[in-house]
Order: sequence, then structure tokens, then C-alpha cells
Amino acid sequence: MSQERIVKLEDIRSHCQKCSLFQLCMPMGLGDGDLNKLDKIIKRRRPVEKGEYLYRIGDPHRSMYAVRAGSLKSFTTDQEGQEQIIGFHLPGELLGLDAISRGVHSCSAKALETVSVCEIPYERLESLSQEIPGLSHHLLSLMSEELQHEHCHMALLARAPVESRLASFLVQLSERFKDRGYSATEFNLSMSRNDIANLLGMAVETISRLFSQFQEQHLLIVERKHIQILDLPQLQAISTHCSPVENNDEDDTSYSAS
Amino acid sequence: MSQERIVKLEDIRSHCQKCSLFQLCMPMGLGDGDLNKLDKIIKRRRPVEKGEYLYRIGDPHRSMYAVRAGSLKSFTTDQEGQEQIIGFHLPGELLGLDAISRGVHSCSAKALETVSVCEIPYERLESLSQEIPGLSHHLLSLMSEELQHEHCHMALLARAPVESRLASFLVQLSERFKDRGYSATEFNLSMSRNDIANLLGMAVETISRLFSQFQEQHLLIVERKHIQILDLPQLQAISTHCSPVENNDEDDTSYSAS
DNA sequence: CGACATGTTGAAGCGGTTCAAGTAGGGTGG
DNA sequence: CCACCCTACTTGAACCGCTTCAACATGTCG
Repeated sequence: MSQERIVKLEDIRSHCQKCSLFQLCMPMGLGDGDLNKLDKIIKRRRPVEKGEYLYRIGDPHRSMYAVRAGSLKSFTTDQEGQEQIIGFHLPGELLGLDAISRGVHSCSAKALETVSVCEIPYERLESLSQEIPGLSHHLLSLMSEELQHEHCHMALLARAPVESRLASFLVQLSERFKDRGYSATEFNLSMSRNDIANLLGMAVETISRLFSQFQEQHLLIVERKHIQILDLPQLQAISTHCSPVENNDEDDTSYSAS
Repeated sequence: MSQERIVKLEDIRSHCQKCSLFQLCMPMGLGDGDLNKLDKIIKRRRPVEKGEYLYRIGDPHRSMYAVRAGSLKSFTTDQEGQEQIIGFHLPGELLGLDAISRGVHSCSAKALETVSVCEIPYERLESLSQEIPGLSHHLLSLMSEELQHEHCHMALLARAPVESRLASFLVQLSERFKDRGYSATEFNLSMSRNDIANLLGMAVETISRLFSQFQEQHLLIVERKHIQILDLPQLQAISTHCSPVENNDEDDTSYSAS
């Protein structure tokens, strides 16, 4: 059993470096010792099936999660039970950063397909922050990135015409897939048209029409969930970029964890 | 000179407890020693005049700010220079939490009127986090609250009709003023109609029409910048609340800084 | 195979924008 | 102090982008 435990840790570590927790661990340049410490607090969970919740609004769970495989949607619910999708989470991305202030989740997370995640308890992560300098800064950094992204999305919802919204969505997906080593021009949508429409603040029918329109313009080929982007530059031209600050790809490297 | 310094610290501390940094310091139950440590890293700045920037997109400034008096707007700028307002900042509120990930500000902050702020350098705040347990958690908590608020705003932009948007905006302002000891039903708007329209993703003309409409419905009295709310319950009914999770007013008290 | 969810396409309607004109403050210079 | 201007705001009317409604098509799953 002791041996089984060791094997499991090895397994997690290799996964961390390759995918899920990459952005959580690597930018800080953790040593082997630190990586071990982090490994030890990570819980595994049984896979979450399509349609099941990872957590719901109001759940007291004090954890954050890293997606290992599959995808999820985050959404809030208004007084009438209407859901508003905040975003989608692909493999290698983190979620659950919203729950810190009140100790309860302020949005729900539902699996779009079978999902496997690593669970990282806040409390243990926070006490670990005392031991690993830079971890705390990194958490703040992650949240600030999320804030930044939501600022862009707000600009999209407030000002952009529908074509720009869908184009932005597709370009952004493309970039995320590319960053994770997948094709930037060919991928499957794990979410329904309804979910896309909800995220972008428009009607489902409009999404359909736009996909058809984009196809007629030879910007992409769409067949149900499958997307093949033919003219990424043109899609980028249609989309709206909110931040004129160019990504200098430095990320956190300029900050030396003291 | 040493005496002058002491007086200044006393001054800051009294200010912190009363207004600006209240939400930053108090929820953690800082002792006198800790409060002194915090006081020491806070810089004063000369007042920022109306129309001047506290910081701009791309500025490398690694600080966060607490508003002592006056108000500001935060906004991003898209490729065509069009601004999208993220939010307004009233006395006692913090801003600049966006700049952590890249080390540069991802939005600009401009004074709507003469503003005085306290500046808190990140780096010194972070090193202070090592000394004061709970400070780091509190920063995360503040950011997560901001995320939560933006989720609501996204739902507003994506789904709500214009009446709900303006009503929500007014109700929210009312609550913020109330929380700070001002009247919940009578206040002055420091921002222009244009800025409100921008924040809520609509045309200036629509804002004007809605103010007139609300006045005809005896929900409020508006005279230029001055707002007097007559029927707050009705305004709340018109507005949309995104989170069904009731504010239990516990805030951070349930979390005992270990 | 049938039933139900999901997606597509067309046509009508409307909420909110855009355009245009007019009003009111607030600041400046004579 | 008034005349002036300029910006902020208001109000009306036409227009249009997108939604809504309706019908149909296509998968998908029991």
C-alpha cells in the first residue's frame, strides 16, 4: 500500500508537469521538494460525468480544481433560475477561484462531458503558502489574469456586434487549444449552441445563422460540433481585442520570487 | 522630524480605521503591531485632479490603491481606442488588483473628480504577508469578491433589459453609499451619463430616457447629477440579482486566520 | 423504430440605437 | 456682469440588428 501511494504520487507529478497543474506549479520554478509538498495536498476525485456538477452555488467547499481531462462550464443563476454562463474550462485550466471571499461558491460548475479533476484544498494550499514563497503571489496572479479576461468579456458583451462576439470566442478557443498542444484550426466544441449563445449574450438562432454565414464566407467549416478554421487571420480581424497591451510572453518570469 | 513622522502615522491609522483601508485591515483583526507594519508601507500621493490618470493600461506600477476621497473610473481600451468602463470606485474602495499577473496594469484609472488615494506597493505588501498571517488570504478574498461582482455584471450585460440595468446600477450605488455611512436614497453621481451608458452597454440617449421614465413612475427624482430615490423596493424589484446566495453578513469572520 | 433534444432556417416584430434638433449649465474672456 | 461658447444632457422620430416565433431537419438514445 505504501508502494501504491508512491506510484500514485509519481503519476500525479508527471501529470502536473505535462498538463493540469502546469500553470500553477511551473512558473514559480519549484524544486523537487516543493513539488512533492504540492503533490501531497492534491486529492483525486472520481470522474464527473456529463451533466453532473463539480460544485454548485452556495456549496461550502473550500477547494480549487484543475481540469485533467474533459471540459466544464461555470455559471451563475439569477432569481428566476436562469443561468448565465461565465466561461468554459478546458484541460489544464483552473477553476474555483471565486469561492474564497465568502467560503461558498458563487457559481456552479457542470461537466460538459466526462471530466477528471485534481482537487486542491484552499486551507492546505494557504498553509503551504507559508512554506513556499511565491505560491501566494502566483495565486493572486492567476486571479488577476481571470479578472483581466473577464474585463475583455464585459467589453465584448457591452459593445461588440454578434459577429465579433462569435469570432472572438472561436479565436480564443483556438488559442487555448494551441497553447495546450492541440490544433489551433481544428477542434470539437464540447458545449452546445445554447451554451455558446448564453455566454455571448445572444439567441441560439443567431449562433446558428452566424456559423452558416462564416461558412459561406469560407472562414471555417462547421459540422455539428466539429470546427475547422480556414481563415484564422480574418476571424481575428472580425473579433475584438480589448487590451492594446501586447502579451510579451514574459508572464511571471520577470518576478523573482524573493 | 521624527515627531512629524509619528503624527503622520497616527493620522493614517485613524483614517484606515474609519474609511479607506477599513476593508483591507479590519476583517483580519489586526493588532496594534500589525497595523503599524501596514501603516509603514503605505505611501501618500498628491491628489489626482479630475480627468487625470491614477494609472494607465501598460503602466508597470506594482501598487494597489485605496480611495480616501473622490471617485474614479476603471476602463480598458480596445484596438480602436474605444473605452469600456469596468467600474467606478468610491471612497473606501480598493483598485489596482488587476495588475498582478503581468506586472502591468490591464486597465486605466481616471479621476472623475479630485481624488486622494493611499498607495500600497505590492512587493512590500507581499513580504508583509509572510509576517502577517491572513493578509494573503484577505487579498485573495478581495479579488474573489471582485470576480463575483463582475460575474453579476456580465449577467446584466448579457441578459437584462435596459431598465433592469440602470435600476441595478442605482441600487448597487445606493448600497455602497449606505455601507459607507452616507444616505442610501440621496446622492450625487460623480460620473457622466456617458460613463453610465458605457458601463451598462447602452446608448447615452437611453440613459436619459430611462431617468425620465423612472421619474414619471415616481421611482426617483433626478436633477442633473443629484439623485433622490423615492421607491427603493420597486427599483430593487426591477433590477436583477444574479446570485441567489444570500449575503449572510459573515464576510470573513468565519475564517480564523490560522 | 419512435420520441425527444438539439440545431437550422425563414419571416415578422420590437427594443434599443442612431440621427437630428434643441435645451441647459458652467466656464471663459471681454 | 453679461455675452459667448462648448460640453453635457434631453427629447423626438426613423431605422435596423437582433430576437422571437414558427416550422422543419437532424441526431441521439431508450
